[in-house]
Amino acid sequence: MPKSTINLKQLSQHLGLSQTTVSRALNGFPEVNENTRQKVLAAAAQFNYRPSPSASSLATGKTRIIGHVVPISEHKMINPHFADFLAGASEAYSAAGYDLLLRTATPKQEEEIYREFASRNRVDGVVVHGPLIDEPRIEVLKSIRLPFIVHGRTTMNGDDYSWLDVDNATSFRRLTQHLIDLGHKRIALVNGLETMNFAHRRLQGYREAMETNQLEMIPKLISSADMNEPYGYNATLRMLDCDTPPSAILYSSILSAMGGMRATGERGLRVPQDISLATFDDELSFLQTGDGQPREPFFTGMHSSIQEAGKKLGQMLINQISNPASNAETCLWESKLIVGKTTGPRPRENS
Amino acid sequence: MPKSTINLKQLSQHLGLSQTTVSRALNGFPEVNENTRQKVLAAAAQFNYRPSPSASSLATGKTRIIGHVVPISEHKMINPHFADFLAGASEAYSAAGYDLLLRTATPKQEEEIYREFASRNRVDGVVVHGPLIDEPRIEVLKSIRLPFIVHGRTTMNGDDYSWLDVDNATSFRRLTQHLIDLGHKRIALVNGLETMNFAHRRLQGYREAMETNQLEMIPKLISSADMNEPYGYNATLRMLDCDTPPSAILYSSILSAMGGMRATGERGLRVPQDISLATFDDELSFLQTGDGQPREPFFTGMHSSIQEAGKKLGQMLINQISNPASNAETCLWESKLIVGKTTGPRPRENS
DNA sequence: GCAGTCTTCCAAAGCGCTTTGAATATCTTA
DNA sequence: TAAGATATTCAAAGCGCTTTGGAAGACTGC
Repeated sequence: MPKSTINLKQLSQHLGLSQTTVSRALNGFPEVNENTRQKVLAAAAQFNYRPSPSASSLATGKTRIIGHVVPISEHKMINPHFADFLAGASEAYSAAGYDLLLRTATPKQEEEIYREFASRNRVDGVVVHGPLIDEPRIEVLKSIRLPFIVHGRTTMNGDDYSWLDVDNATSFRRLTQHLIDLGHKRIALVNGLETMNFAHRRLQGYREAMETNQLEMIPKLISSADMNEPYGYNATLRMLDCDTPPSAILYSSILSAMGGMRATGERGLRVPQDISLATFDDELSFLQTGDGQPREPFFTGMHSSIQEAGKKLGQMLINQISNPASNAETCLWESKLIVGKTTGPRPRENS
Repeated sequence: MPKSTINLKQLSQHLGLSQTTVSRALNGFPEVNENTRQKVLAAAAQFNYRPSPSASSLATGKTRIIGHVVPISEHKMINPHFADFLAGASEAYSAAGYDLLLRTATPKQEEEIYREFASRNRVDGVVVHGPLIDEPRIEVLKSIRLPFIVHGRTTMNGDDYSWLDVDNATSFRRLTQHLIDLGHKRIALVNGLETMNFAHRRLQGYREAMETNQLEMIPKLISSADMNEPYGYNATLRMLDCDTPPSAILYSSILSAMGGMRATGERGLRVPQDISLATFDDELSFLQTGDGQPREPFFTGMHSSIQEAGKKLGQMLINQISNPASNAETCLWESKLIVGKTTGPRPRENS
C-alpha cells in the first residue's frame, strides 16, 4: 500500500528521468521512447501517481471544469429536470476527463457569476439553461469570451452560437393534431412561461395545429407559468370549472401533467373517458421503472430524453473547447409521439 | 470597461506595493495598514481583480471545492431528491466561498472516485449520500483522510464521524400511530431498500407502532425497493389485489406515494374515503406552489425539508474543514406531521 | 540617545505542473 | 567516416498565488 500522494518530481527522481520526460510520457507526446513510456506508466501506476489539477490548470490555463449555473427562484424552487440533465452531462464530462461545477442562482445573479467565472478562470465553459426568446446572457458570454453552449435556443439572438434543442413547435403541432384526430375541439394548453423560448415555440406549434383545423383558441384555455405540480393542478381546476371546459389538455411538462391528473381526479373525471391529457415528456428517470424494462407509458405525450440531451450537449461543449477554431454547432432533435393511457376519443356529451 | 483579467503582480505594480502586501490586504490579514488596505481594495475593485483559484489552490493546498458523488443506477436512474439537496448545499457553499463539484457514479465506482479525489487533491471534502446500515465508504474515507459528512447515518459504523439525519424511526412510529388512531389495522408499508439505513429505521419505527398496538404485520403488505413512481404504483397494485388488502398505506417517498395515488385511482378507490395514503415528504420544491404561498398539503405525511438538510450539511462540512481539530458533529432532526387530504378513518366494510 | 517593541512592508522561495529551447544520442547517407 | 538529419532527453523558466523570514521605520521608556 503506497503511503500518501507522490508528485511529478519524486516520480521522475525515482525513475532517473527528468520531469519533462515523465510529463510527456504520461500525456502521450510522440517524442518519447516507447520503452521509457512503459516504464513511466508502470511506475505511475505503482505509486498511484495522479497529476494535481490545480498545478496543471495553473500551467496550462485550462481547468477541465464545466460550469452549470442552474436557476433557482426566490422561493428556492428548483426544477427536477436538472437532476437528469446534469446526470447526462456529467457522464459526458467524466468520459472526457472533465468535471462539473454547480452553482445555483437567481436569474439576476447569473450574469455576475459568468463574469466571475471568466475573470477567475474558474471553468473552461458553461452551459446555458432555459434560454428566453431574447436572451441577454448570450451577449454577455460572447463579450467575456467564455465558451458556452445553450440547452434550447433563442428566437432573437441570431444563430452564431452553439445549441441543442428539441423541435418544440413541431412537437406541439403533432401532439395537438393527435388530439384533434381523436375528435377533440376544445383543447387547452398548460404551458411554461411564454418568455421562455421553448414555451413560445410550443404555443406556436399548438396555434398552427388549431388554425390549420379551424379550431378556436379560447384564451381561458391557455395558461402559462413556471411549471410545477401545483401549477398544473390549479390551472387545470380553473379550466375545468370555467364555462367552456376543455375535453383535452396539453401540458408542457410532466410535472404539471401530474398536477392535472390530480385535479381531474378531484373533479371526478375519468381519464381518458371523460377527458384526455397529453404532455411533453422529458423521460425523467424517477418516473421510469428503473429496472431497465420499458414500462408501458402512462401519459400520452411527445418524448425526448433530457438525460440524453445533457450528454450530447456536454460532448458538444467539450468539442468546442478543445477545438476553439471550429464553428458553432447546432442540433435540432425531433421528439417521438408515444400514446399512453391518458388520451381517447372526445366524449359525446362534451362540446 | 477594464480590458481582460489582471493578476496580482500587475495589481501590486500599479499600486507600488509588493505582492505580499496586496495579497494580505485582500485576505484580511491584520498586519497591513488600514489606509493601504483601502487603497488595495479600491484598486482591486477598479480592475476587477479576482485571485485565480488554481493558483491559490496550488499555493495553499486547499481547493475550496466540495465533492458530491451522487449515485446513479445501471439504468441511469437518478433520484430527483438530489436536485433539492444540492440546491441547499450549494447555497451554503456560495455563502462561504466554496464551490460544488458533481460526479455521478454507480455504487461500485464510488470508492475509486474518492481515492482519486484524495490523491489528486481535487476537493477539500465530500458529502456521502444514502448510507447503508453498514457503510464501507466511511472506512475508506477515514483511511484516505478525506474530510466528509454523511447525509443520514449508519447503524454499524460507530459514531466517530459527522452526520445529519432525520429521526426516521420516530417519524414512522408517529405516522403509523396516526393511522392506527384513525382506526386502521391493515397498514401497509412501501419502503425503500432495507439495506439503506433510512429504510431500515423506518421499518423499525413502523414495527414498534404496530407491535405496541398489537397489530399484525402482514409480509405481503411490506415491500422494499428503490423508490420511484412506477415502483410505488406496482407495489400498491400488488397489495390492493392480494387477499388481505390494506386500508392504509405508508410510503417512504412522495414519488412512490404518487405512484400509489395513481394505482388506487386505477382500481377505482377514492382517497381517503376508501383508502388512506401517507408518506414521508421531503418537501421537494417542484411539488410546492413556488409562489411563496403555503399550499394546502395534499398528502398526509411527515415533513422535513431536504433542501434545508443540504444547506445545514454544507455548513457543517465547511466548519469541519476550516477547523480540522474539531470533533465529529452530529445532528438529528425531528420531522413534523402534517395532515393532508389523503388520510381518513378506516372505512366500515374494510377489515 | 539608544536598546527594545511594534507596526508595516518586502524579497524570494515555494506549490506541482507544462513547455521552451538546447543538448545529447542515434541513425542516415554520400 | 564525417556531416546532416532524426530521435530522445533535459535544465530551467514560468503559471499566479501564499508565506517565511527578515528589514525598515516609527514608537516606546529610561
